[in-house]
Amino acid sequence: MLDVAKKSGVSHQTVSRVVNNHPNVSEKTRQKVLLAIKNLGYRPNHAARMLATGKTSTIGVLSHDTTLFGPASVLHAVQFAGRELGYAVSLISLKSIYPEEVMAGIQELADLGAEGVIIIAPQSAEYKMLNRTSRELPAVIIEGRDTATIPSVEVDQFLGAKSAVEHLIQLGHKNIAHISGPKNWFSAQRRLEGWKAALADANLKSSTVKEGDWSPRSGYLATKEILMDRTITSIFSANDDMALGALKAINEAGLAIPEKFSLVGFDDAPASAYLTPGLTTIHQDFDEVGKQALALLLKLVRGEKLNKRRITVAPELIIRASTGKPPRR
Amino acid sequence: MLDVAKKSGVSHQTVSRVVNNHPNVSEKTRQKVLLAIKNLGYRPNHAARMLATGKTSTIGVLSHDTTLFGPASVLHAVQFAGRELGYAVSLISLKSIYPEEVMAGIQELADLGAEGVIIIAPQSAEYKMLNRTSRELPAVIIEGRDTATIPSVEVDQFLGAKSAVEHLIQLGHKNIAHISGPKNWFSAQRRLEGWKAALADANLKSSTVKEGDWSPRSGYLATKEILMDRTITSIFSANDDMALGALKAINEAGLAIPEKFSLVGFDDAPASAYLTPGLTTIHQDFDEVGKQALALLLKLVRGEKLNKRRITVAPELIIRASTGKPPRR
DNA sequence: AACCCTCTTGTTAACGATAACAATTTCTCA
DNA sequence: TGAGAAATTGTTATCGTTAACAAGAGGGTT
Repeated sequence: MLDVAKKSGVSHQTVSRVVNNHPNVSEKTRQKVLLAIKNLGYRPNHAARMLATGKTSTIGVLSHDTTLFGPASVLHAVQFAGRELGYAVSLISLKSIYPEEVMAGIQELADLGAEGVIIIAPQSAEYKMLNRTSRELPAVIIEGRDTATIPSVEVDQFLGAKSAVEHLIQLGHKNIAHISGPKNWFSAQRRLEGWKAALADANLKSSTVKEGDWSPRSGYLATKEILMDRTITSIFSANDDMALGALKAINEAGLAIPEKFSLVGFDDAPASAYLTPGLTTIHQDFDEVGKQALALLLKLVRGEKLNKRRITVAPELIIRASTGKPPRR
Repeated sequence: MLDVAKKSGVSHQTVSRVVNNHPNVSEKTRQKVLLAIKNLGYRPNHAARMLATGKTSTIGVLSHDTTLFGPASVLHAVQFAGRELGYAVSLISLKSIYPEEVMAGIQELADLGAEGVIIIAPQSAEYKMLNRTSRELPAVIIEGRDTATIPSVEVDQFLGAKSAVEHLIQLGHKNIAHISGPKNWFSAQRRLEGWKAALADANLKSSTVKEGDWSPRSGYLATKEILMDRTITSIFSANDDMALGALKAINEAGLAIPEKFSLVGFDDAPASAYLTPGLTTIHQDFDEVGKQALALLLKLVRGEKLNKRRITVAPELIIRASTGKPPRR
């Protein structure tokens, strides 16, 4: 910067003003400085700027396995939205799920200077700890639950699950099993509740639940067990990956879909439309979730008042070929 | 830091020494300082440290769509390996594929102070530009091609593709079509070449190629076209997602797999084992790729000599139920 | 006891930017 | 034409840390 100042014959402060688009700089000197900047290939030092202003223009994203479709999609959206607004994104993607690790991750992001943190899909065990964090650092939870101090953005999991199950009920299914996500995931809990609620509303029993781990493998295994009860005519799976595994188990059992058995997923992953048969599922607009979360976080960072502590994005039932009327007995 | 110094009755420099584990500090003062740090909840300011040392301990990851299985997996591995070694990871995930955007992304990461950049799956058009970059900033390319100035880490795409096709040839297939990735992706090119090479080695013609965009949808559409030629008995798809789409098209055409038609994918995504039938595919060890890439980049950052400019990780053919002998005519 | 060496601590000056205020120039209008 | 206001520029201090060097304290040797 001093080089630029010397070359263009002004003070370093004037260079700073040009770089930051301050209003009161004459056009003539601005051009002079701009030219020198270009010739010298000057680029402002981020660290120095951070130190002087106290702003880092960085936000942290803390997520469980970003290999999963949901987190990956949200991450992508958050990152993109952030970049458009001039924020860099620092990522910490956790392998394990211990609350201590989550807290350590947040601390790390804080030390890095993140102005705020977006926490993707945290698990219920962590909530107590999270509340402590938010005092130090603005935070937004995605696909989790808002807490006393941290607002959240999520697709309405409960509603999505409920409408998925209602769709099956309308088709005439009476005995609908559920493959849930890991119970310590908040979104898994909400989907489970949605399933229960839909059944209760229709005076049906919610008897069969198997817990999976979101993986196709777990869906496959769960379905094997579920199919031992031949009175069950359909499954609502808490995500598409597990539904995919379920599909295989159903095929292996020789049950035609949708004639003999119906299946609904959750996520609307790109692959789901191209399964055989196309999977009826709940579409989640992760892009919207990411955008909203970032907007919310920035408000928090700027100290603005929040009118909503919890933003929900509407899920959408996508009916494809994996659901039909239950077989006559 | 000054507070800590005051509280523990030493100079700020001594505090700095304690924080950085410098050798010549007496045990007594170390404990005093440590205590003060704990009581005051002191945490070093990253920005100031960066400014003073010139090191940011940050590496950048630039990737195309991190929603895809490959990039997402690599990102996860890189991020994890980096964090273990004390490096923060800044992510830029691109929506579009223009070289200008890639260069802008790298420039952004450089301005942020990244000590090095890992570029995931760049496309061929960008290579000229990339070479320019590496002069300013250490870089490693993943799933691309090493260049004059940038080393690379990749699963051996060519070998993987070749062994996939050889597997089909061994089963007796004579007419093997290929669904390629976008031609401007380097990995798509290499897989295409592998397919060609295997066929050439067996004196078979490499006639039918359809270009997809990695999505299930494109695999589905490509397969519809391919199936119009009834002499084709198998497809090698450049990734699992497109194979999944292909599967649907094959099913719709009423061709039983593997009795009437064989299909091979590439990636070994978690879902692929649970398709019906299980997909024969090429496994890529993305974890290993990420680790190796990070190790390579750190060598570069430290100015160490590289013994290899190009690291390849061995692919592995996973035979499942989607491949079998071609039907007798 | 004087000297030198080593170990520990302190002092001062960077790092590269912005903030706050001071100084200068230019403009406006009576 | 001159005074005051506005616009433009410059000067100095500051952000929180590490680097480089200086100074002091303690111990052993002769």
